[in-house]
Amino acid sequence: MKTEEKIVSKALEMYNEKGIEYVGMRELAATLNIRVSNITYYFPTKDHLVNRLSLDLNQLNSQIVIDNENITIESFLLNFKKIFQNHIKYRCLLLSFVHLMEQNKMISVRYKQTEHDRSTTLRSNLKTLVKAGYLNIEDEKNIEILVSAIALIARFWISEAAVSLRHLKQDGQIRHYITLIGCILSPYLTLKGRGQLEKVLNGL
Amino acid sequence: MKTEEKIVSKALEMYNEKGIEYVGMRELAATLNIRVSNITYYFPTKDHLVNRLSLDLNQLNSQIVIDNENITIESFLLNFKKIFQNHIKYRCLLLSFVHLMEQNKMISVRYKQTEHDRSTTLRSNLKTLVKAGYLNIEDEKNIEILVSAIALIARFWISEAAVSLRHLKQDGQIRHYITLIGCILSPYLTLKGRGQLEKVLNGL
DNA sequence: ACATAAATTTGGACAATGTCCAAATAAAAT
DNA sequence: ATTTTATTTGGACATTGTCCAAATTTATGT
Repeated sequence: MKTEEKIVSKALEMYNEKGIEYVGMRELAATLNIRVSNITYYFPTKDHLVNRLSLDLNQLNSQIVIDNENITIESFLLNFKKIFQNHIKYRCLLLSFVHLMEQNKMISVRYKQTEHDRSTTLRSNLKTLVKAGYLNIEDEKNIEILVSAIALIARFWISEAAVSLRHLKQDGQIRHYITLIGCILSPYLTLKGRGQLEKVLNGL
Repeated sequence: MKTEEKIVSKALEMYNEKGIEYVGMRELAATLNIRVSNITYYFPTKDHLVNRLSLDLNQLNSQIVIDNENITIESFLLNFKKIFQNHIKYRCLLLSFVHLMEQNKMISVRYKQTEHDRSTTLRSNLKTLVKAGYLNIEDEKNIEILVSAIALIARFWISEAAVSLRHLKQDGQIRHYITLIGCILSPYLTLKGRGQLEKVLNGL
């Protein structure tokens, strides 16, 4: 493995383990048995290194495609499961989310676009679910509320889990928050939708 | 004002402005025109100082009492409004929440108790609202889901607002998340409850 | 009023952090 | 083989939180 890739993968490993802010450049370098300025050669600042991890996560998430036309409650929720699994792989980023937004210009600038895309997709998914007879939402406003609530869960579930659900394993944590999203949708589900929800929750 | 109080109030002001991690002891001392080791005399470590702010917030929140017996949808939501206003006063703490839980032993130990109390209160509030005919929730499981969802919103609303709702003023942000809580309750509201919700949301 | 004790304030040191740069080494190209 | 490019290195810098002995101020007892 080339030096750059060794740095990236070990950084992710150690950041996930101890938190980005608690792993110094010297500690990372020592673990890799290289010198700090060797890291600097590939990543001029720590922000550049963290930004690289963020790009990797984005790339991973972009591989998760959802067919909006043929969406179902099942595929909608299983999609979130995949995203949550990626979140776990890069949990160091999500646990320092607010920090990074304040401090890392590269990440915060890019995130604005990502965030907009996400809520657009989410909104259109929900509307398709309504059209396809899985959801029954008359008021457009309720769609916006659902978008807002689900976006908040998707962004902070892992932070909450790290603080409050540490007794659960990662699978259990994901199950909990997928269930939460399902139950928030629950009041609006049609019979067809409700059946799928049961199925998904049992299959988690 | 005594030195200790000057330190606490200026620290809160600067931490809220720039973020706890971005205000150094030297900068704080310089602003107060005292020396760093003078701060150290009252607060041996920065963690001690931050913990003091956390205690102050706890104290402020504990002044918000809710009469569980005579609770209504209105008092329930207005209660959250008060808590959210306190959150804004001490927003530096909530914006560094995950960080503090990992790093500051004093805060994290105390928080476990607070968290438990909060969800207990929340659960009993919802049950009372059911008994009083504001909510219609047959399945006990749905109460747990609501507790979980509302707790997550209450803990991270200000982080989300800092990233995504910066175009809104503080009042608007609070209104947004109170509305969100209201709308999550909405599917379970009785007619009586629904009327109160409208009233509260209009009056925000 | 004076001497003693306690509380407060100070300056300077420490190790650890991220960043930076000139020089040394290794690899590739001509 | 020589030049050019890519990679790696050691040492410096300013900044951070923390610490401590000494100096100063304030309070207390006689």
